[in-house]
Amino acid sequence: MVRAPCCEKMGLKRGPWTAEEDMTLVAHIEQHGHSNWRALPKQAGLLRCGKSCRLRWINYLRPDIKRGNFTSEEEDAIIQLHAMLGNRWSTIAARLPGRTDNEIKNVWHTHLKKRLESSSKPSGQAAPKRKAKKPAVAASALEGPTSEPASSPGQSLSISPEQSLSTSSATGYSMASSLENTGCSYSESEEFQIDDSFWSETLAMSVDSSGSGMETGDTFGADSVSPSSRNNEMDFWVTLFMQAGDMQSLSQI
DNA sequence: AAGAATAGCAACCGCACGAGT
DNA sequence: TACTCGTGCGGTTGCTATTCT
Repeated sequence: MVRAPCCEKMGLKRGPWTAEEDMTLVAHIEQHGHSNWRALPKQAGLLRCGKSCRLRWINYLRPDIKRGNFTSEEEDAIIQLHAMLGNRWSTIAARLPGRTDNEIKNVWHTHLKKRLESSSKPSGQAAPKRKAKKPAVAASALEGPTSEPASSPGQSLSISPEQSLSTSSATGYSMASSLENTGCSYSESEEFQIDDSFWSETLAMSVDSSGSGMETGDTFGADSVSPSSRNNEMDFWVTLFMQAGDMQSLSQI
């Protein structure tokens, strides 16, 4: 299937968004919604492609975006979820209300991956060389209703304390051992592997707990879960892994 | 103080999927 | 059934800020 590039029309602007463009986009979406991203820039009078508008909205302009540094709780959650899901950033983001897949992806590549790498080494704790950077330039255009403090009340991780595996920030990481408990073997860069006993146990469990044990989309982030079956399916597996982890942990007590 | 090196992050690109026709 | 369209996702790039020398 050969498709034309999304920005096939000449004259469409690229690069960083200006405050004016941000305001135009936000105003248009607040008034008309975003039922059709491709038509939206034209309707809003923006010289951007729909894809760019969508990205800007999802990653930056959405009112429920939580900005600011990631808390250690969030970072631990990302580490755990990444250990289970791999690079399924959107699924991970669905578990972290107010955080976007792009943001999580960036945090993973810039902070967490290095943290894991350094913690896996016997010595040489890599202390952060740089202090936190100030917010991005374009963020200044959005000061006010859209910018939230880093930890706004009412927003919390979707991972319950029970689901959350050890979140010791001293080591910062205990997922590998936890996954071993679930029957998964995890190495830093490879997909973890699952043995048959794990599947038989977890699948049996999921049947037992169907209808009650499984979370549904409305417990996740506000708009992060689309009705698509793909997402629901992924959420199903996330829940499954977490429940399996809990079960295994409990059984060892 | 200036230039180089590095880190952080916003944005782009291409592919895949589902829905509609 | 085959095709198109719109959307979402993950990988990657490139600019800017910050730190180091």
